Amino acid sequence: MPELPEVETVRRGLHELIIGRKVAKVSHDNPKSFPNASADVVNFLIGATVTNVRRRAKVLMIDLSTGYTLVIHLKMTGQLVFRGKDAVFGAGHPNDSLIGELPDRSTRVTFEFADGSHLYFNDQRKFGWVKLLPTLEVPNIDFMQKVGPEPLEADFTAEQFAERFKRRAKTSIKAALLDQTVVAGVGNIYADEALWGAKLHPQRLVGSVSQAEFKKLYTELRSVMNLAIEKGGSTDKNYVNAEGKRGSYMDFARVFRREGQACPRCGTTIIKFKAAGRGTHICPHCQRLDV
DNA sequence: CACTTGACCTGTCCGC
DNA sequence: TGCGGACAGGTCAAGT
Repeated sequence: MPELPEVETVRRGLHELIIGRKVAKVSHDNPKSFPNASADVVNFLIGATVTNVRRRAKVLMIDLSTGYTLVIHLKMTGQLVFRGKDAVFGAGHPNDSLIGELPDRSTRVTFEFADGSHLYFNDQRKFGWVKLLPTLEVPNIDFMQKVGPEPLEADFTAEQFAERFKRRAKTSIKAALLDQTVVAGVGNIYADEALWGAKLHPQRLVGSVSQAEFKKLYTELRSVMNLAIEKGGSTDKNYVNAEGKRGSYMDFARVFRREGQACPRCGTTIIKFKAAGRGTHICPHCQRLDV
């Protein structure tokens, strides 16, 4: 599920909602969701106050006053939802949360704060995880060492973007875009959207993409991700923000999940097929393999 | 090394 | 209605 814009939306929500709150209790139902949650480790959490909420690529980091950080990956179906004390949800209740009463059957980890509020880590497919690490060690973990630059950073240039792809000259442009070591945070939705914007066929080999085409792809990727953040991300099924609410980018998508509909640029019918192992959406007129 | 494929899970949808 | 298979926003560990 969540790509850079969704994780950033959750980060912003949590930044507003949980900084300053003190952890009182932690429970988890699935060892894979919180692999190092031994009693000892969980004890490092109790009494700790949240000092910051950060993001790198698709990874969230909740910093604690004790020098530890909760590192969280939502993978496909992870959700982090905050509920205030006495929050009432469910059928008939006037709120626009996509999910009802918590915890529910996909709740994997529950954090209870001293003021009676809760943070729930929900994850239907159990691919996501929470780990507690010393804050100073987070930059040393394998993922952080290998992950590419943040595409939305102000000082990240089109030239740097193009340079990052050189190592993957013989693979498809879509596979390279999805490779987190090339550029951070791109997933299936925004890969398809950016490739449509740049009029690039996803199966074009990286080595065949010109400097001008890379520059266009860079611009399109940044613009689509910025728009997605503005719209609070994409909710197809599972994704919700820190308040349990949906994002609206799908209303603005040009090709993703729009097979059978008209290309907004030329009117040709959008098609779907498999590329780089993923469901892939293109306009067959705008995005040609044989350029 | 670079590259591709299957595995990890649960739930839903589609065709028979 | 039931059942099997394909598929879903992401990584990894294997294999070539």
